Amino acid sequence: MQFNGNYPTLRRIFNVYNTIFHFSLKIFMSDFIRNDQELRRLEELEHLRSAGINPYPALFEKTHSSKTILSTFSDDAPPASFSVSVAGRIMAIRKMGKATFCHIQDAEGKIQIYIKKDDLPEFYELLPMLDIGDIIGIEGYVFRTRTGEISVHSRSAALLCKSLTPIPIPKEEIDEQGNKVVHDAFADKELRYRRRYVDLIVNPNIREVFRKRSKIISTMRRFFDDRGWLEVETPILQPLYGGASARPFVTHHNALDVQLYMRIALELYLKRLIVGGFDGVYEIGKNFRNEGMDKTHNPEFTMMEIYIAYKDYHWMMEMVEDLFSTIAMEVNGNYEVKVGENHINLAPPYRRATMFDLLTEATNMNLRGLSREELLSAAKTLKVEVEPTASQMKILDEIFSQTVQPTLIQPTFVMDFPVEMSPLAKAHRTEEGLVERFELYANAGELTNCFTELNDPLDQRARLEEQASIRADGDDEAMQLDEDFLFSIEVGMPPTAGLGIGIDRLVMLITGQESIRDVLFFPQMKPENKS
RNA sequence: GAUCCCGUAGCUCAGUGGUAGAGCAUCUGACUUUUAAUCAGAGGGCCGAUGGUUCGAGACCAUCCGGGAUCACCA
Repeated sequence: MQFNGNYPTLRRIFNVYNTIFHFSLKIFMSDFIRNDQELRRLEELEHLRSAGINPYPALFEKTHSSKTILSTFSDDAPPASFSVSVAGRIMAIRKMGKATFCHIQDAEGKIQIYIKKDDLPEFYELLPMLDIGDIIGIEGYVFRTRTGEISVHSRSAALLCKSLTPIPIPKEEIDEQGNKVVHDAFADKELRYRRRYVDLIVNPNIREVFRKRSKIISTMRRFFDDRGWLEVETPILQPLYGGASARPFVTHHNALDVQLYMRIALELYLKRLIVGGFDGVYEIGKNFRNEGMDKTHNPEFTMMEIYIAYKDYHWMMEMVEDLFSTIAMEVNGNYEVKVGENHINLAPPYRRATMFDLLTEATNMNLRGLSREELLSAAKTLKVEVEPTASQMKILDEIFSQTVQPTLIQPTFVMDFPVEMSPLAKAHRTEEGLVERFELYANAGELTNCFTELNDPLDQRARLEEQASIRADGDDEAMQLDEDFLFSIEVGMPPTAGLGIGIDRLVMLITGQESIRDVLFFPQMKPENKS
């Protein structure tokens, strides 16, 4: 693990090999070497090996992280009394003749390393073979430099991984006002998404978004588990798709020689489990929809759906308030989040209003019960653009999206949708033509969808048959008729409330990100075509 | 699919028709508490591709390729 070998000869080896090696590398590895810097790093690698150094050792005993060193160090302790062993990626090298400063970066931050030639003559000889991007391990003691930075004074050092390709090197400066200025930032969005690992190295602040993502999900899981609800897994490959209006990805199973679909929703299988006798089940998993991509849509995305027997959508609204405020507090330490210019307060209670009341508020028109033609003329009056061929519900949805939705910055439960928009929701207990459903909006975006679930088997069959006929008329997003699901409802499902949460959008809200791509490690990209 | 913008050194970007540029990175040298380290020097380019206009194109025009943003489609 430690460097050893005959270092005075290293220079000679370097020189002797240089000519031969340079040419042979160029010939044999021309496909892999993209520039002079990579060629040079390959040479360095070979030179290190020929000096008896393993550039990829298996293990390093690390005792401290950069963060613990910085938070534990005390100026009152006796000098050189705080011994540590740290490892990380070299992010900066400042060579000052016979002393060198490096910053290494580990999972929790950066720390400065001080290497003096007198302390480590053999390692010092090798320093020219190391580059920004290499990973090293350092054993030494912690001290504060003359300029005040807590640093590790090396007593021994080892190369842990030689990096063969240069990474972008942003530099940070603290300007006169005390603000951090980043120079040469790695800002090319495409490259950041395609090479997320480089992005994570170079822009470590984005790791924070993903740590929060993880915490949001673990908090949610604990919240549900503490209440005794069961986490389950249901099929992703399905013979029929359903539970939402969307076009699916189609695949094929060779052994059975059948066409299968990637699921577009979790709903229909989770309800079967409520039929099966569980009181509360939830699943967190990927859904796949074969549709467009934009700031709020990725072809695969993470959905949480939960079904609780003997509850309704009123109960679920309180549960959502409880859940979202708990997550905000656990993850951010307060209820307020800032997304763009909007400050959103997630402290309960959230506003509750029916869809048609909100429409009336925004348009001064009563749109309930209007025919397709009447809605079309209302849209015209409101200057809402709709396709001339749009269905009645599509027009209504469009009016809502353009007039109401942009105003829903603070969390708002939008309640009671038309039955035609909700084939799996229970008819409203008092309002004709509506269903017991809510969507929670915040920052002008939909976060959750919930119904009192439809458990009347005859009504459910009629609704899905209606979907099937819409489908037969050419709407390939209408639901398929899933006889096994209908059979399960005929067996009998208790009164149940169901809720879906788009996890990616929740993460966007909680972390203040404005694009779904910034909360996914590897967002879907066009294939990379080199021209 | 539509509109707009972008493509120049490893990275970030200047370059409005006349010899291809800067900072960082890389290489050589100096420097034993530096920190955007500094100082002195060096190498590095099919200017996305093809065609055109011109005495002359990185720049102007056309087409194509790649990418981004907005919209549309879509929760």
